[in-house]
Amino acid sequence: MKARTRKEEIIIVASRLFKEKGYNAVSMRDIALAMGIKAASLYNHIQGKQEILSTLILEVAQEFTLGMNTVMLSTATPTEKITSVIELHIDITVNYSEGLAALNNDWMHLENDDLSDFVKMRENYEENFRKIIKEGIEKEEIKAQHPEVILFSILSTLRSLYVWYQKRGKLDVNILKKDMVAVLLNGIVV
Amino acid sequence: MKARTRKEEIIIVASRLFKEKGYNAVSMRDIALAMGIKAASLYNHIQGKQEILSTLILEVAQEFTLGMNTVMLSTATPTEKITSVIELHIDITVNYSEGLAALNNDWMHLENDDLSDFVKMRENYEENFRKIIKEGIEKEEIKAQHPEVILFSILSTLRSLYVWYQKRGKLDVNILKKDMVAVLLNGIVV
DNA sequence: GTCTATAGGATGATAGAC
DNA sequence: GTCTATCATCCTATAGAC
Repeated sequence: MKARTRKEEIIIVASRLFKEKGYNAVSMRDIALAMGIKAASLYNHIQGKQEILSTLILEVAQEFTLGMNTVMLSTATPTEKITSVIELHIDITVNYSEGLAALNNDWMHLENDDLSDFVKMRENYEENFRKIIKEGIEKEEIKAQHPEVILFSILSTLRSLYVWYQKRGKLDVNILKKDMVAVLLNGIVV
Repeated sequence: MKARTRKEEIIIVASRLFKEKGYNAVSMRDIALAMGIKAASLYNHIQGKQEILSTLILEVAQEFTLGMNTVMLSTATPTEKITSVIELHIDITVNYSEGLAALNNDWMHLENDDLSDFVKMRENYEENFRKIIKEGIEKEEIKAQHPEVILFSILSTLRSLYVWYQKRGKLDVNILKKDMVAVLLNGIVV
């Protein structure tokens, strides 16, 4: 994500700070300092601190919604769909690492419509994932474990990926996809 | 965790608020309001806001360290050790749900020795878990996947458990343990 | 153990000059 | 597009009365 406008530049700088300390611990002065300008100057490009947060989070949320919709419209088997969702998460992690941090940790600081829009999108996403898993169990591709345990276990691994991806000197994306799919689908025991 | 002193009561009330909004978004006035007293009165029982956070986080961190040490000293097989660690996480999740939220999301707001103590404990914990997985691969109990992918995948599922455990009308702990071990060790594909 | 009052500083945001 | 100056509000924490 390259900054093409001053507004985008602010959002990128802010997202890096949010990732380190969280939305509430980062002040407009902090963001301005990181850009080499004064806090008041930020308001020539953005309406306020809230706008930074909502732009950041809703952009990534849209990506998830779009990706999941594509998966749901495909004619793939449930196992293939789960594989696609895992790969979708990895792609978004690689491309929107900072936005993902805000989405995961600071979504509750969204306000009004932004908050309710986000919550709806997230619920929808989870519901689609749940459908895939249940369909997999019905077709006997997926073990008849509690579907919520399966959903939660995969989703929480994928949601945490952004923390870990940068820390471990950036594994090759394709190897990561292969290994992650293997571990999540087939387990770790020989 | 029952409150036996006024100090403990403050920490419990604060931890619930921290879980909802995060450390920085909760003010001393918020905590006082939730207890039906004024903010200034809190300082008769605690030294400051930081003390609430560090007490909360370090208590849970100690539990993890203690539990992991017990596992490491046992003569169990690697697979049995991984099972024990999963059960340890579930037990701590059930007993310290609010403290876990702070540990996961607000540890970076610890200061000085508390921060470095915590980071050391967490690194130690991860290193022990890594040893178990590598031993499992050597003994050919665990698949020869990238050990970091296995470590991350299990650990991030376990770390997110606290979010999910309360939301889903409190599954029976023993069933949860059984299902979680099954999913994490053996995967989901038939 | 709780209160009122207040210190001392940080915060998000605006007005208006350049 | 950035600046200085400033406002109104919130924050953690303390002092001292009851």
